[in-house]
Amino acid sequence: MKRTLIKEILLSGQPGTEVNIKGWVRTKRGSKSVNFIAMNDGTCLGNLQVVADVASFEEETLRDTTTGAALSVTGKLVASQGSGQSVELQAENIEVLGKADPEKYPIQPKKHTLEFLRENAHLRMRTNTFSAVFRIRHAMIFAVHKFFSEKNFYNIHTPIITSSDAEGAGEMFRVTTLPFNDTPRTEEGDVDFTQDFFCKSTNLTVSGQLEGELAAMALGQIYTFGPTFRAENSNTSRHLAEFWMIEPEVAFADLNDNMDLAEEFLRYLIQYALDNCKEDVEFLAKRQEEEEKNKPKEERNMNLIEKLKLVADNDFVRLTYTEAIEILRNSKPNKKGKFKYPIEGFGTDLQSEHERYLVEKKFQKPVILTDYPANIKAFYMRVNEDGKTVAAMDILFPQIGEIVGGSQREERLDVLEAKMDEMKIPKDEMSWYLDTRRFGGAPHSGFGLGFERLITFVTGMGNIRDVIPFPRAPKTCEF
RNA sequence: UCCCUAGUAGCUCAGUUGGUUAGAGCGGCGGACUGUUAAUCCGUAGGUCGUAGGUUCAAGUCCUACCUGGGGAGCCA
Repeated sequence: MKRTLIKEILLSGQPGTEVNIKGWVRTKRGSKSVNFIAMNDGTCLGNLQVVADVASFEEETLRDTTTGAALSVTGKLVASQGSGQSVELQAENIEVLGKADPEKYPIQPKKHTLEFLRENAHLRMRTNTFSAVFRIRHAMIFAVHKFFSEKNFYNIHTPIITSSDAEGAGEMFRVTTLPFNDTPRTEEGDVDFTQDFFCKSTNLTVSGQLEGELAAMALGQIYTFGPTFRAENSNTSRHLAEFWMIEPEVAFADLNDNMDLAEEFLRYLIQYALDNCKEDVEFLAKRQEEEEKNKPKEERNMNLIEKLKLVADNDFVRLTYTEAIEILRNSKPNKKGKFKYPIEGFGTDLQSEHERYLVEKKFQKPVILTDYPANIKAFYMRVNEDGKTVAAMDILFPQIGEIVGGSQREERLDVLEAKMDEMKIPKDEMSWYLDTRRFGGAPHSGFGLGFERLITFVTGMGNIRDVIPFPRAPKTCEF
């Protein structure tokens, strides 16, 4: 008999229908004559209640239907006598596909801490919280492609192994097949990479942007959506060593076009989650509300759904770095000496506390900061007419900080080359990149969106390691 | 990497100014119960107190180092 998804049964199952379901036991309750088995198959948050009359089954079968066991159940849908559900499955046949030793199975029918579940990441998707998170994650992946495809952007797969070490976005993981002991050396004693697999030094990519620019200068509008690797020793709830990044790149677009695109994109994604993941978002909102009760009042966050609507329904605030510095300089916490890093004026990089003040206190919605000082930003960002700022933009979100970083790219060959010299970036190794400026160069812009940071925001999860199935971080590479 | 903080049963925690045999709830197991909703009730088994040193007559408790988790910072997406 063909398997029916529990999602479909809960949505439109009719009493009297004969069905087969396959899934995992969440809990089992029972008395002498009847057992109630809550079954979940991952297709939705809800469980289907299976009713098993004790007399009609082998003792062993019911003994083995413990929390976590995989079952195939055939029977008839009936109107439920209980109040928790409208239909339930009156079991006629139960097959235990896979047992789960109750003394060893770690996921108990009770509340677990996220830390404990993180250590059991291979099983945590069997909980309501994580199944909801990963269903939302899927929906967001789909929405990313839908948004860009409808706007005539092409998805480009940029390389994961790269020989470019000038992406300038942080420490890289080396890729090599050379032996660790007895490493081939040059006469000068350096590692001889000409004997390595690619005949040169290679790493895992930290960004697909530079290759994305090449594609944009041919296909016009492109986006990448791929894995990215940073070997930074970052131990925070906002960083991963392996994460997924979306990087659109648009020819003939300036910084304003870039901001418009980024804002429309983010609001689209959040609205998509509200429209298409209602049940899961509502569950996570309720869950978060429970957590907030344990916090002191001043640290409590806004309700998840209200927060998402706020972002989806309102324009982002846009202001320049210079304006932001002025606001911060005149802010109460600065005057009262509450900032750990006092605002000294133009040229200082903004710290988390400053970003939080702007987003969470001053404006209470997302903020786009533009036109940063050139010396604190990357070489490829376009120099403004003032000569000291660049056409960069960062989008700051409440609670998670920087979610998007982007810029108009420097398309003027001479300016770009001078900048690379200044920042000691090897031009000869980057001639493929400079070719886009040599041959048919044009103004263009793009940005990077950290996918997991978006998911953190949409799900309300506090730790980025809880929105990627198998997190990689310093000292953490399980499974 | 830096600062703060925690580590006691499978899980979540309590354990007083250092003092006899380390406790609870949940989960597990056994039993009771004609329909439960993380069922309820009765009973029961689980511990090298993160690791290694040290102080002391005596350490779960105090000190040092290390390991691991959490919060914050830096770096960034």
